[in-house]
Amino acid sequence: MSTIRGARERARIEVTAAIKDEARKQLAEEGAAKLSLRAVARELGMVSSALYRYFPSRDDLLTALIVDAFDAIGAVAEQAAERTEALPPAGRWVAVACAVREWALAHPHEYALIYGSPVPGYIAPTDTVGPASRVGLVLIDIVRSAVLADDLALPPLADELRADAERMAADFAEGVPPEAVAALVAAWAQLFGLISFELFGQFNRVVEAREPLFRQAAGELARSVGLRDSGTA
Amino acid sequence: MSTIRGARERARIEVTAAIKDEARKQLAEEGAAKLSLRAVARELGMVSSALYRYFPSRDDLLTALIVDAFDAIGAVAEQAAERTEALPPAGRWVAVACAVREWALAHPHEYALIYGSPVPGYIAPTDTVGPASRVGLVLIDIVRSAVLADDLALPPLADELRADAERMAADFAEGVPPEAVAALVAAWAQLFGLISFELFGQFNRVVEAREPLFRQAAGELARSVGLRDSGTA
DNA sequence: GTCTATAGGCGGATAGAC
DNA sequence: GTCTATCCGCCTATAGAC
Repeated sequence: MSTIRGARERARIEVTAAIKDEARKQLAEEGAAKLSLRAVARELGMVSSALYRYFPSRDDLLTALIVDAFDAIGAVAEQAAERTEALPPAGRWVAVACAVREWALAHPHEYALIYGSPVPGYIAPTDTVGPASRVGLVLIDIVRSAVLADDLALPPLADELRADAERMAADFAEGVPPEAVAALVAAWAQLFGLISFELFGQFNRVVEAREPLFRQAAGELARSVGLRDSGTA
Repeated sequence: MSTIRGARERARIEVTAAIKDEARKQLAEEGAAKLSLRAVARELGMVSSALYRYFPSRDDLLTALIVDAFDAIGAVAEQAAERTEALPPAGRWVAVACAVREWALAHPHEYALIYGSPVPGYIAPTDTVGPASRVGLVLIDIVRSAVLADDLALPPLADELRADAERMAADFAEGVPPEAVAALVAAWAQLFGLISFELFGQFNRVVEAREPLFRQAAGELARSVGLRDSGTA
């Protein structure tokens, strides 16, 4: 009996995965706004109503895709940080940034789903906030390691920002000085700005050497949060 | 006869504007991917086929909205640059950045249309590239003014980037040294990264003091392209 | 869990009369 | 330029049989 339940569960997991895979394909062709349960079902040789046993609504499927994408890019960032544990923090920062960019280039539509324009009418449930923070936490960890090694040059901090920076430090970056936290969230946004511009076509007919440009900018961002000696590996 | 033609032309211009206004409203509610000629017509009390006299297809309407948005944000940037002509270049840079951000906050859906994820299936015609470059040209102009005043500190330039930077300088930034051009395109992307993160919800539950954060980052970006003494006005 | 059938919508685009 | 009518497609979601 437990094997039967096991088999059922396995089947359920496989079908769920197949639905998400097909949905990801359609994301690429039609975009998140037009993601359609019916089309997914059609392509899978199922009938649309059958999908409702797996995802109670279109938005639930979308949420699953969003969580998967945040988890995937978060895992890539974490792996890059682990792989480079021996390097100085600035080098690790650049390595993480490059890993994130490469994931984005390889999965442009999933990237757009999580870092592009919000899907109209879709409201993200709180399930997404944990996965969404993984990349940020990796960057915070790198900066924290520089703090622990007593090798962080504090960037300047505008007075108007201090209170908010102290709150952020307390909320999710304990052990990192507020000067660095403020610089870090700005650098975080700027990193993704570079990726989005490349991916969303703003660099078309303008910038050709995108990888070097990104690498140089990522290195400068590392310095802007206080990390010294930005290695390029 | 010329008055009749004048009246007709005026009517045509007014209807065209009404269509675009209604389309912009719908952009806010449904997003660009679902922009629908039928819904626009319905709301305007017209019949869908009538719209085809003004815009031969859905994509042409979309193009018009995109061009308008690029022109609007470009005009805002140009005005900010003009208003601050007396200031040192770093202060003008920050002023332009803030003006662009404020336009974006006031017109989030039009911003998403031009700087968010690409609309699936839509291919931008070449009409959009002129308007799309206006903000960038304003920034280039500011840097050029620093060159002319002999007050630009050249940022470092990675070897791999030099050839591309020289091409860019020749293509659209004559008189600006390649070091500054490379830094400038990176800064341009990073500026919009800050705006997009704020607008697309990545700062939710994270950053509260967004204007000061943006202002500080914009000032640092000005320095990163070589502009000195970043005033905050 | 999957099926059929159904309700109650939506869309782009065109032809041809006025 | 605007209308009606039309073609042909699409969608979410549910009910109820098997």
